[in-house]
Amino acid sequence: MGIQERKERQLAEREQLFLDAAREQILQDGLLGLQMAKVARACDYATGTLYQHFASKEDLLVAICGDLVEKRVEIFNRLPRWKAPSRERILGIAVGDIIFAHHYPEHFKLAQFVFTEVVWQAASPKRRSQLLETSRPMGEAVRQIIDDAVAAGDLDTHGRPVFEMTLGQWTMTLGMHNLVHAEGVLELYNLHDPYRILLRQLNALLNGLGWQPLMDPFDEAALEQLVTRIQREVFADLCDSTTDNESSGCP
Amino acid sequence: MGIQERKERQLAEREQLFLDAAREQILQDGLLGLQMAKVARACDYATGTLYQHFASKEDLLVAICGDLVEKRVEIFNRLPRWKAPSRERILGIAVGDIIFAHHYPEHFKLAQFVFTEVVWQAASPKRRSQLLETSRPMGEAVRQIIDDAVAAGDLDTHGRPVFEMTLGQWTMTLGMHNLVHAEGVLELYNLHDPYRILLRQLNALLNGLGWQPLMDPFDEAALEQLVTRIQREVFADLCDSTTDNESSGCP
DNA sequence: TCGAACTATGAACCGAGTTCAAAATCCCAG
DNA sequence: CTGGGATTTTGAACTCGGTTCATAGTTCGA
Repeated sequence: MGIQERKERQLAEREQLFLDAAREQILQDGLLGLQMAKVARACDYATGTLYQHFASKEDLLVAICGDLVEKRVEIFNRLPRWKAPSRERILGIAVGDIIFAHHYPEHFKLAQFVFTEVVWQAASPKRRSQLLETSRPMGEAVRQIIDDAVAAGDLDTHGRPVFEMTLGQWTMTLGMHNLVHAEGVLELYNLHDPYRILLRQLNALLNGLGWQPLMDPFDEAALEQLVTRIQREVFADLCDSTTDNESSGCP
Repeated sequence: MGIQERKERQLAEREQLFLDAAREQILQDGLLGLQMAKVARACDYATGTLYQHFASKEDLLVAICGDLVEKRVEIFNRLPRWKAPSRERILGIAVGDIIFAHHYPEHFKLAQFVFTEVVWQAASPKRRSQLLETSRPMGEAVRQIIDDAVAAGDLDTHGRPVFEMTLGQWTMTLGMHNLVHAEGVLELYNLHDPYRILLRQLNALLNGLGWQPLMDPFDEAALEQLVTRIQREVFADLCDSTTDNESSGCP
């Protein structure tokens, strides 16, 4: 069945072509600028062909989101392998996410939009469950880290679901991305370096939840040092060696 | 200038009429179901009249959001007056927000959508700055509480901006609302009582940030007791005395 | 080489947001 | 009271972009 295979491969390739073109367009013209006809045209296909891959514009949006989540998962998957104190590995998730946000600045903006009722409900159930499924490994990676931490005696979950031990991290990150992408809000509240503040808050949360070893949440130098270490040891390839002074990225 | 006044009042009344009708429609048919023509028709006005008040659909959405924020501000404003340990007052913000979310279940869903690039950029600058201005008092109330706490010796901000002492609370709340309104996510991660978990996490965060007096973040009973006290002392009128067993609301 | 099955095309359709010229109403000077 | 200019309301017409589907083109095995 070589023909069948080839057809499927070609179809997948074209789907990726569409996805990339759409992402490019979002990057260029914003979410507002995304138009089905333009995407198809950019790939030298007719509109109808685009609709063979994506049932609707919302479907396309969800698909792009899923495509990006895969890259995010790749980042998450580094953590369980990284041999370090569990607390640092947990914070590593956040650091990885921040690096990810820098590489794909459109992702969280898109994600916020996609999980909006308007887009979500209009997308096909297949795409939706596909997106949820794609993001599942992130949860798995985190679970692994926490299980390790408990096994090593670094953390007592007090009988609570493992997942809860990092849910705050997740929601805080989500919320901070909301703020970062809500135009005008950063200025209104004078948040010059939101991701740095996020790391501080996460560090404090971990303290409050009893993660070991403890670190003073106000010890800026220690946090700085830890973040740098994580970047070097886990995400070196993603961090340009060119001096990027913004602490939000890869300092 | 009695005539001028009357006209302005009538205009304001009609604007509220439109806002309420639109909100009603969102409640009924979801954000997807909101249609300009339907809103106008529901108020027995022509489409054009609606456009005298709101420059676009996005404008209307932002306006509705602002309308709800005013009600939210009313809740925030109770806290600085409430005489209680500062830590409890800070947690009171979260409790108030959760109660608010119960009374206006559409708010956070709407807010998430409104602060999306697609809606935000399409709305008129006037409406946008109006919405931001409306939400400013929330920040003021929080600032007041923290200033009081510092003055009372309950908290050392370590020289950091006052706002940062609760930013984590804000982002965490935002993020949790994102999850609550992202269909499928709660089920995927078995989050049965997201707001209860949120309160736990917030409590832990406050611990980590050094708010006084400390409370064990795993002491469920103590947290329960505190939440109940806040509800009774600050939000009694908003909490139905009818037994609502859902801890997310008014238990 | 042929024709059935499959695929791509893009003009036409459709629906909702938006506009604007005409109609209705309001206000006040005469 | 009344005439007419200013203001407000109306809703049919317009626009624009997502979506469809009859038609044209292509593929593949007999």
